[in-house]
Amino acid sequence: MSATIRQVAREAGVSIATVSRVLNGSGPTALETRKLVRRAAERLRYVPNAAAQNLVRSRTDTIGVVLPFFAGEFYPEVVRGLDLAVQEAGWNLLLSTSHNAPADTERALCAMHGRVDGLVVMTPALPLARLAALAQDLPLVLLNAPTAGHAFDVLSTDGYGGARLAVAHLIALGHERIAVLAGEAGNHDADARLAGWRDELQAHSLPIPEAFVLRGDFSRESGVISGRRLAELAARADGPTAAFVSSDYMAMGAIWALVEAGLSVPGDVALASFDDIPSAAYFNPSLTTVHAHTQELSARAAALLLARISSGTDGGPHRDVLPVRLEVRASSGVPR
Amino acid sequence: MSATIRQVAREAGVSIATVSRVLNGSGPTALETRKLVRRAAERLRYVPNAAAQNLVRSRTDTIGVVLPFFAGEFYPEVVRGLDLAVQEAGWNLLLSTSHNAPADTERALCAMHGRVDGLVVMTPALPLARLAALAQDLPLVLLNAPTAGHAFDVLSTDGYGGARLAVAHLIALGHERIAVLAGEAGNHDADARLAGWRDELQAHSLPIPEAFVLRGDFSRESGVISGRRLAELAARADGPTAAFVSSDYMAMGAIWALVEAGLSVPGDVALASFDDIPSAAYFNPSLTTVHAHTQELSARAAALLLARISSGTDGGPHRDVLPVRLEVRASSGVPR
DNA sequence: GCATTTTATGGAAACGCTTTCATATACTGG
DNA sequence: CCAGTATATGAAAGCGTTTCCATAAAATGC
Repeated sequence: MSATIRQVAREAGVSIATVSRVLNGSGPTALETRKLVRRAAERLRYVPNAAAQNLVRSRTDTIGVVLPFFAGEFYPEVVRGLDLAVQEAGWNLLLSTSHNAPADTERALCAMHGRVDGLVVMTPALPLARLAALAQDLPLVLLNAPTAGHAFDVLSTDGYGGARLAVAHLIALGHERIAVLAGEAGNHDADARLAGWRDELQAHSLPIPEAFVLRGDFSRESGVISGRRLAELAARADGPTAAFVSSDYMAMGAIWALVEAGLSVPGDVALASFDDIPSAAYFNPSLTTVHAHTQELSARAAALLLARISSGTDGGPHRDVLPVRLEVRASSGVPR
Repeated sequence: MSATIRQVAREAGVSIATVSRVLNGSGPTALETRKLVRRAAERLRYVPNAAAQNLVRSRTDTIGVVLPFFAGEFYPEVVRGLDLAVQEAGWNLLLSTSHNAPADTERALCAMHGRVDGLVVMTPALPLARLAALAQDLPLVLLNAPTAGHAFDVLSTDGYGGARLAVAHLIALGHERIAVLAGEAGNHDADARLAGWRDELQAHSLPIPEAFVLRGDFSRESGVISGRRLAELAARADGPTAAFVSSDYMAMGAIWALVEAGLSVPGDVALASFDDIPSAAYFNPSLTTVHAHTQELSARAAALLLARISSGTDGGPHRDVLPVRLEVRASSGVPR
């Protein structure tokens, strides 16, 4: 067992109250006493028991993170931003995944309860009413979530605007028949990006055939499947010459499938995607994609949460939509 | 504030001891009492305070993870394996990054103290003596670390064997001048892979010029730098026709640089790398690489750690080296 | 039907810490 | 030199649980 404050007190010949005061600087202490206590603590390799501190302070200095998955480069990027911000403040990160399953989400949130002082949640498919019940009175920041019907803080990437940017870029290149590789219906990000595609086409009075909407789930594997379908469509005379792809990972999968089908990108089909994960610039062809500032988004979420924790939940809900920018690279190009 | 056990007890008209027994099933209780307590707990939305439980049980049901970084696909893969294993056991994951800096590592480990019941550490550059001091008596599993000079459990990927496999493959294709893109000296993985390259060349009596050793740090950026140097070397008559690259990320960077220099992969320079991150198969060209079973490695680490925690640290240190296999894809090829 | 075991419950200690309150000592000012 | 203030310290309460122990009631054995 580890040394306790009691042992340090005995070793130093003072009371435990004094030890606490010295080590936390939370009260007046004599120089001589300070030395004595520090030395004793050092000798015994004393580290305060966090569980006891948490209990008595009713603070854990930890924030909880709930994400759907832990694959690819996107979510890790979120965690990275949180980690950086949180570490700077001397706090900790408790991580859990929900697999987009309500049961796992509930389990995760319950386990967090009492272990964390606040929550960052990014779980596109969860009904927010349940979330409210589970979070009880923990400060909570949502990432990329709808803002209607609740009072949580929400920080979002401008998925809608980004999609329009990407589609506008393809149109500017001369494309008129532009497909979309969408995410799952009901997923907030997916819906926003799809809406952006639709509205931008509409704004240019371009055709919006339902056959051009290819559903996936943001994963590379679903990108392959949609990519094959895209290859079929592109083969037709009235098929798409370009596509907006709702995530970089899907774009990578789609490119794989297009190449498999003997098509070239951007020669036969031009692609613009979304996220700008670190790999996007290195992929071959490098991806024209909407940069989502993911790390900054989560860093701001952490900062906001820490502020909420320290100064109460005064003021209305804080909502912010981070602007995006288009990174034009090689995967988009002129139409055949 | 959340409801406490005391309030539940009052609401149900029983003592707190009874509430605890009912909710934990830790002692005999009457059916009638059970109902009463359950109902009261429900009504008050009672969730036990984890901090108090941790304190009195001196168990946190949490394991701590210390990794150098949080970028790319490799470390997330590690976390993923841990997450899966740990979640299944109903445990939690406390995450921290060390940035390969001793100071950050110490901070991370200290913060873990009392918040976790065990530690999974992967921090290639830390002197293990310090680690022993910081971990105190926490069960600890090391990932990809040297085994000499300490008694920790260690689970490793066979970096040495994998490197030999990759180099042997390049040799079998007919390459005789094979460079290496190595990691940082002192990093255990980097050293093992470099040694594998050297020994395999030696076993075939092939030249091992020191100029063929290009140092990096496993990152894509360092891959770009080494890739440029590789392009220069490859331009010479006696330059390398192939290279063993110590990580997939470096390979991606290197390919980027080689293409930039007007060289083709595998046409001008063949590449075999290490890790087989999920992207490796989708990259263009797809990477010939050593599959490291990263997720399985970390899942096993979690299992081992949980076993250690529940049944003490009896028996000597547990050391395992996971075998690897070579995934032959497009980035390797025949020499010019 | 009485001694004995089993079952159900409450009181209270303990976990390791922070913090309030009281007390003792050392300084200040007039 | 003494009242009054500032400084340093310890005793003890309390954070929300679990668990040990004692006790009361019910079930069992002969």
